[in-house]
Amino acid sequence: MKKTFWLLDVNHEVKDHRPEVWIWGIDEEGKRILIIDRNFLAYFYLLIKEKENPQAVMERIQTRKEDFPFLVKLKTVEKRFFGRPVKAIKVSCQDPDLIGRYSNVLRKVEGVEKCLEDDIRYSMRYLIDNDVTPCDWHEVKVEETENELGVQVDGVYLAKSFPQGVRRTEAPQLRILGFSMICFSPKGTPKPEKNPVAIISVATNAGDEVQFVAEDSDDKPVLESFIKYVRRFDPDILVGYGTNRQDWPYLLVRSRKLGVDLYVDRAKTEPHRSVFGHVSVMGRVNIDFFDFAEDFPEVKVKTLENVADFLGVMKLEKRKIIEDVDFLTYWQSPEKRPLLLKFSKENTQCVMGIADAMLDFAMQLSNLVGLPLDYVGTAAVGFRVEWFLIRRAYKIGELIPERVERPYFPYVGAIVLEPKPGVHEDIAVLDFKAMYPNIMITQNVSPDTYVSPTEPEPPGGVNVAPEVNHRFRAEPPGFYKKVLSHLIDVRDEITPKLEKLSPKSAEYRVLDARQKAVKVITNASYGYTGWIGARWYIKPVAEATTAWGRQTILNTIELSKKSGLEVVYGDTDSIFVKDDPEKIKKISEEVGRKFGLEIKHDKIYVRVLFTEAKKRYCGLLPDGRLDIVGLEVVRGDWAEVAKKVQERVLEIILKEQKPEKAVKFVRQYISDLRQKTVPYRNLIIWKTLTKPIEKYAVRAPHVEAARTLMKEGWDLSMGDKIGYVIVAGPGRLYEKAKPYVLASYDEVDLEYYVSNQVVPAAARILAMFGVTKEGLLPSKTPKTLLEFMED
DNA sequence: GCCTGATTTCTACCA
DNA sequence: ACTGGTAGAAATCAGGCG
Repeated sequence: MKKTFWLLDVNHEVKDHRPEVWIWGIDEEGKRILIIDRNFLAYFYLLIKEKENPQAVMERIQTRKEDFPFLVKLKTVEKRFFGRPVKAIKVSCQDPDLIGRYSNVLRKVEGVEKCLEDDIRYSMRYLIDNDVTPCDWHEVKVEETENELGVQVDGVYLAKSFPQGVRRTEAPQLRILGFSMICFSPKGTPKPEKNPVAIISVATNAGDEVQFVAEDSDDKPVLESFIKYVRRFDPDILVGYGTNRQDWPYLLVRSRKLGVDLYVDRAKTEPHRSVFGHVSVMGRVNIDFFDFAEDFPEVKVKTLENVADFLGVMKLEKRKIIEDVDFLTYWQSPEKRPLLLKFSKENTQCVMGIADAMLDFAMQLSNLVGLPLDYVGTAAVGFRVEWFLIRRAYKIGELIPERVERPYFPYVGAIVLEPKPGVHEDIAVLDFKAMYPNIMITQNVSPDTYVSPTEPEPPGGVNVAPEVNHRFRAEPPGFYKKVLSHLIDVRDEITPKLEKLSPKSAEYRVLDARQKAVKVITNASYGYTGWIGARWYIKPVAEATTAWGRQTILNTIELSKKSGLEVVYGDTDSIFVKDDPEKIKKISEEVGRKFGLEIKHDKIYVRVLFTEAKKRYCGLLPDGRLDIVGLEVVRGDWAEVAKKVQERVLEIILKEQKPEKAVKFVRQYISDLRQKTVPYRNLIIWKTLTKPIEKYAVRAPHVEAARTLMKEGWDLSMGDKIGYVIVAGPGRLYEKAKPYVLASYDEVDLEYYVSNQVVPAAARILAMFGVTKEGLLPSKTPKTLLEFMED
């Protein structure tokens, strides 16, 4: 019989050296199924030295056959490696778990250059070779079998063929369960060895909401009923926020301590840590939306409530946020405990809302790059690109390079023009559409087309990058050219379809998620080639791409100037010119003709203000919105007071063009600030710990604040954001930084906020109009009657 | 020992 | 663990001064 299924999760098991691929899916009738495939052999390659005879190498291995009892097949194959034809031996092995050991021995055999693809996990190997993609439909011949294992599915099948892709767009009806929990300790970070799980709030996409609450400190029933609930609802997807790093590890330790089996999966195993720091729940997809928070650079402090607020899931102003430090107080007080329960329930509602907003994107990304839905979030951008490339490489017979450690050497990147400081009117922004990807396409820049200086010029000729003189085969099309053209085509096909659809329709959401996923991968592919951790790292590829980029932008500026278009600014792939539609049209056509690259007439600023600094400006759009770039307003490491003031100043300057009014506003704001009318939270400064605390060479305010928190028992590590305020007192700034949760308004050094936050942020803009920092301070003398009347 | 300017460290941004 | 280019604050260093 045949089964059509949508791929949810995959894992592998080895029993008596015999592997099984376990494919968890949903069939057309909505039945949850497990398909077991015992027919796929693990393998890796031995790359043969150029002058060696593969046959001879094979014989050498044969003589030592008894060392490799599970080696089942040796076969010579013709492949490509970085575009060059190579000879290799495909070594097939009965037990995938022995591949590491075998490859370590075989790589030393005479005539072997190196081992390749021995580091591809068996289950991924299965997906790649059979072109099985997660979050997609497939068809497979099967035979139903007994559910001997007692897994929680509607049917278990043995695969009788390898799966084949089936074209179907819509995903099946998935069961989604979201949860969040509340734990606390009298001091610092709660510890699962000591502190109970006070509350677990659960919600499902069937509309249920449940809370499991501890009786005093007895949380065994909490865990038990949570587990029971999960098993009864039987979700396909488990969603949470921060679950990979916090909730799951906590629940694991806690359940072990209480003697509870944390069987929330479909096969009676416990969640376990897997690749990329992800927690795997067998048969289900465990997604931590914290891993997707990076996709929202606008959200500076990536808490659940901030992400939910940003996505419009649950507005912050409608909530009462309870800080971790206050959990215990709320729990202990009979009047306040309901508020904590409400807070926890809302957290889970936020999780569900974020899942609703993000799941389509996560599924599309998983489908595009081919990584299972549960790892794709935890994989960093570089690995997402890499897995996408691995899949594509397989299709064209390219061997996957090994990961190697290499030293870091920087190379020259893009050009940034010196802005013309001041306010300019009617400025058009012209951008190159996907500049780096398109340069790679037009010049055939790719890891497999690079011709090193020692190599002779290939017959088809080469493209030579300016300045750096790296050469790339002009013909035939390289790996990158194929891959990137495909990605750009896919996106270009989606764009017109989106225009015809209602943004609320299911189809729109899926297509929009798809084009976003494609964009992410396209944009990261240049950077990937210059990343020393990349399998396909070739520095000249990255270096040549930026060199062509510089040449392109410089030539475009030349052309503009010749046509009488004044260029006031430019960065990497954009130029800012006086808006002159006819001349712009001419330039665009000329550039398209000459460089084969497309210029987008991106936007027009009614007015734009440049500071003397690069990468920091503010433009007024025709609809009245401000486009604020690089300035304090858009930075996460300035207090809200400074950002609010600067934003208002920009508004007054660009919309009303009244510097004096802006100065008055700043002075008034400062007096208000000194009167303590500004909310405490607007004084918090957030900074990230970018390395382990002991690695810091200097004493910085946020590091000192972090140390204070750690002394109070809080666990902090790399990547955590530290919120602190500056308190009054003598000494260096770092001595005056105090975690905001431990400080009170009365301690705050408001003069610091005046002189080091508000004034510099406002002066950055107003200095252009001859205003000094002193001029921004409220005058000590009382207002004259005239000044009073003017306000 | 104190002041000042130069240099280093650190973070977060832009494309 | 995608890249390089950039600004700006604060800490720290180095040298001059008396």
